[in-house]
Amino acid sequence: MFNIIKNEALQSIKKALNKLNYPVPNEIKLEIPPNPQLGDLATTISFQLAKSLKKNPMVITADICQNIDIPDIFSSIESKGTYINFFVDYKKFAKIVIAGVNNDYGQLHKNDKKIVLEHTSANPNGPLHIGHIRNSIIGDSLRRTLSAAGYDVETQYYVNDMGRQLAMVVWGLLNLNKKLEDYGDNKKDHLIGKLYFEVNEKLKENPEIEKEVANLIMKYESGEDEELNKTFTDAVNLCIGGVKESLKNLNVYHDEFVWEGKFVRNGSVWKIIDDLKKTKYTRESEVLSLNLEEFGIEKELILTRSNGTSLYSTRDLAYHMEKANRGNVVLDILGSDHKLALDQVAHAMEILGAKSPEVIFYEFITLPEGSMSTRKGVFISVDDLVDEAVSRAKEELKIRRNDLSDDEMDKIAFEIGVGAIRYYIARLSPEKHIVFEWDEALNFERGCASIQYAHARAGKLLSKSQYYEDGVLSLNSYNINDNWDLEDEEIDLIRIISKLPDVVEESGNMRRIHNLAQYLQDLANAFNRFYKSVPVIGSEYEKERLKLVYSSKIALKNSLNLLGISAPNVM
RNA sequence: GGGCCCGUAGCCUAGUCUGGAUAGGGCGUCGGACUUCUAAUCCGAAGGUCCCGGGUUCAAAUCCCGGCGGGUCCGCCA
Repeated sequence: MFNIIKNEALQSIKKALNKLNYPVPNEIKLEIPPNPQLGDLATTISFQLAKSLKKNPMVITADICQNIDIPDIFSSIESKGTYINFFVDYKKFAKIVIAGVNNDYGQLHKNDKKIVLEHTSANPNGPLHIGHIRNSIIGDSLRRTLSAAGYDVETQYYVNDMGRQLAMVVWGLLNLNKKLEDYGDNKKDHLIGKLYFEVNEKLKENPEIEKEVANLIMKYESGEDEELNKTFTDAVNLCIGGVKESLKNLNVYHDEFVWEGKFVRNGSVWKIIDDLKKTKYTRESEVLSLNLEEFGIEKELILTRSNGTSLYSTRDLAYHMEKANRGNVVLDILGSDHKLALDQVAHAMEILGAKSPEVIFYEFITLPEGSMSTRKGVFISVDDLVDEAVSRAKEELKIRRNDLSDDEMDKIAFEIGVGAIRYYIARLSPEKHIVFEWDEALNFERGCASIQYAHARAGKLLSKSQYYEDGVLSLNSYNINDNWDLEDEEIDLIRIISKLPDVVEESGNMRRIHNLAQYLQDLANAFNRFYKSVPVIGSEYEKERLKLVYSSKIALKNSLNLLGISAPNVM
């Protein structure tokens, strides 16, 4: 909605330039001034024009200010040095904003683009650990944000059932003379993780096992041994079942789980290989490989092993082909260690005449003592992280609200704990390396809890009003009084609320979510400041302010939802 | 060795694509505010060689070149 203001400003500048017979640049840059005394928008158009007009920018600024018609939404336009500053008439703008905030606020018009978004896709050889959830949280938040930005989004989890890692798990199931239950009574994904660790230990002692594992891979790829197939798929299902539970706790959802093996079984891997063979890029020696030197990639991409079986990258090509056929945009969330591999995939897709994926790369989360490894059994699982977050949240809650029942307490503690985790990850730009620290991740002063708290406060305040029942404010037909004299805190709040659709649009376009986290903090801060110093119930402008509180609550709730964080009504 | 990413107060970080006013948040520290619609809050303060050195520009955290430090990749692994 802030776009309304930008457009009005742009139109008025263009009109003034035309009136002056000045050239109109393709793009007129608008920026937000550093403080409110300098208005709501500003432009340095004078500098842009100074060269071509051979005039002092100060003179140009003065010219424009003299010839500009002030659009209705602004109270004034002033020149400050070479800047031209626009001041919004908040009495008018407040009406527009409040009228524009409904339950879907932040949801933009549908476009006709479909995005196939793959994220998480952790190997089924153990539970998710805190390294994986950066992928899940970015992916799931993008799913929500892109949907809000108008895309049709389908999310997929790529299940690596054909890799060496799962084959090692299966080797363990067949050769260690143990049942999975012997590893304890934890979730199955955790037990598989323990088994996988033990197989790795065995492999260190006896490298011969490697051959047996390779053999298992070959057999499973051929698909001939029904019993073995079942052992593989059962192991995957057990592990993925546990992974799904962990993801559900974090509010992360996938539409489809796509098994890698499918692309071997349906022959699409071999179709890809045939198609590539018809191009000038493949080279056959003991293996079949793809030469990408002309794209500046030194490393060849190996397509088949010397024993004729396919490799992960080949199957990944088939998978990308399927995704490319399903959507207008293919979006992958991947650790930055996959950069070279994806570069190869992207160019192979180009060679095949299909669209290349867009990729969001993120840097690793490591522990202070070093990187995590399922193989070495060194990691913090997502389940442990959630447990710890929830129990810490409950401790905080006990201090503040000993009047709540145990059930209520558990429910709210869960919402706060998970929110803290998601917010901790979402607030950082993905290219930053994270060193995981418990106290940093699970901070309940400020951070996510203070945002959720702002929402709960808004709800509680509304519930004190006679006009609010069952989450609905019955003031729709009430017209805002022209005399409403807005306090600074109200102006700030209106301005920030108005920006939500613009933030959604930008986040969607950029495929980035961390600006939403900052937006939420700003919104909550503005609301908390308003709450502190502006009385609502019983005030002269009670109805206007109730509407503003209601709008704030919706904006908070909807923005939290974009990051997959729930908005408790009580805290 | 080569490629990619990162470097902004004691700590975490936005801003870098698209150069523009006093570098925006948060944690921590210090000082204030609960008989008031919930203090998981608010108000105030201190704290900055934007890694270093050059260059481009009216203007550089932002663009270019060269360094330094950290991460990561360079498998018939996934």
